[in-house]
Amino acid sequence: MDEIFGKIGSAQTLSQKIERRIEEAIRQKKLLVGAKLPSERELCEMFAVSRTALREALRRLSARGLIEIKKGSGMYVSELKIKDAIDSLNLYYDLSFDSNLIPQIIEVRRVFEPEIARMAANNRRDKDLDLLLKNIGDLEDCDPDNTQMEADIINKFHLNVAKASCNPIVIITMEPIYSLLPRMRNLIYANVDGEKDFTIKAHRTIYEAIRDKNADKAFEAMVGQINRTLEIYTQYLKK
Amino acid sequence: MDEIFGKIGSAQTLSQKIERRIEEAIRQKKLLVGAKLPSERELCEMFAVSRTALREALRRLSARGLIEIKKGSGMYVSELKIKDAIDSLNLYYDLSFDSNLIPQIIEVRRVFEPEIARMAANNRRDKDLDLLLKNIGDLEDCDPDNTQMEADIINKFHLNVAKASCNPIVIITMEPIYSLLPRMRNLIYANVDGEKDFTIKAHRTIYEAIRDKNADKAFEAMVGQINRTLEIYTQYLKK
DNA sequence: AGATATATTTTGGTATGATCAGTTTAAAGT
DNA sequence: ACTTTAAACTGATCATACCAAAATATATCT
Repeated sequence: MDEIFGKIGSAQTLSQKIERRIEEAIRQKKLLVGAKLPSERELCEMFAVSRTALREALRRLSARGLIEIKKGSGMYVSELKIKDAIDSLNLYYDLSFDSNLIPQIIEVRRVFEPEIARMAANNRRDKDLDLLLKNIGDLEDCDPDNTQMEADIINKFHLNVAKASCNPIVIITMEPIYSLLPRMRNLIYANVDGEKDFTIKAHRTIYEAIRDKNADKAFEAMVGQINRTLEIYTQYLKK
Repeated sequence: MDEIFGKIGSAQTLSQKIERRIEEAIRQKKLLVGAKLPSERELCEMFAVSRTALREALRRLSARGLIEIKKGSGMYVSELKIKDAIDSLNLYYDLSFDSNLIPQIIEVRRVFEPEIARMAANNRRDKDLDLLLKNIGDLEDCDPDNTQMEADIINKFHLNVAKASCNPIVIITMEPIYSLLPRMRNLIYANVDGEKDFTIKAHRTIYEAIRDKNADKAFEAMVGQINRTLEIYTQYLKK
């Protein structure tokens, strides 16, 4: 119970208080997305603080993606993009990523992705199919020597499957994980003979299952795909 | 290709440039975790900028969790906590939450959580068991009228299961989702007769399965628990 | 000499006031 | 009615001064 004797007297700095106040207003939708905030000078009067303190609060809010500051124009409540949240995760991974995480990432994918494929088969719309099919074409056309692009396309395929699930929570949840894959490949990428062909075939199988709304087949196909990935990574992790 | 004609001349503000510079130094481990930055006055001279500009850069960095600022002491490179990244995701979910998402949240939990329970049964350490057991005790002792605390405890249980999986990716992934559960409950909480008893029994079953490293049983128990939740929500969502 | 209390210095936090540089708005001119 | 131009507004930066917390050095006492 560290909470009991936690600080009472505002260990909080003035600019932090201001930050909270504005943040709360946004969270409680008192300030709607797109709304224009009063100007710095006005806010200073309203809060009865100096411009210094106020501006530092605003800088923090903009750093967190809550507001957008346009010189000469004003400050606006911005729609918090997933990107902001994901950037934050990416930064975290960037600083703490190490090869020990790779098996855990694979484990997560092994467990989650087949179920996502199943959801995709159940919920997909036609336009999701277009994206998947186009992606497979991109992979086929991709220069075999451009491993970076190849990796990107493959990741995009999995992300597209997630999108086809039509469940935004799934998409938001998986996107940060997929963003890690290129890093993994950079670490242990192996240009295994026939790997690309196998991937294309696997993707096609998954695509067809989703197209036919065959949930079980989609599930199984994804299991196969991930297991293959698992094998390759395991093999190269031993080195 | 929006990139082609993108801005060249620093649409970047001075304080943003400073921010990037310091951020890069941290990313490239030129500044190690725990390292003390030069004082504000010193940095001003080094960058040849005013304190204002410098401070705003520092405020942003601290808002993003990259540095920690201690009044009277100095500024230190902080170990970016998962919490910072998760807070960002939480905020996003918080702002984009609406009741239409509830079925999709439940779907995600229905699909993911049983697998997480299985991982927990396979990987749990003894101290994870302590947490789970204590949590069940907390739920038993909890005032039945305090639905808020009850909800918090229940969420904590699921989070603890995720922690017992010993897979940090799972924890990071699920925590933002669990943080939404109290809000769901607030929307449609139903004080169903015997609901609490059922939950306690279910939690205990899950706990025992994890304790005994019985992965399949853990999986099934979690399925039962989530399905029950699903039922209740479905029932009350119709109203 | 060692421990304690006190004073000084260092460091971040806040407040003002002035100036610069984009944007927007309103006025002037055609 | 439209274009052009000037003014007003807004955020960005700078310089200075002073406050408050923390760390360090100094003095004091035992």
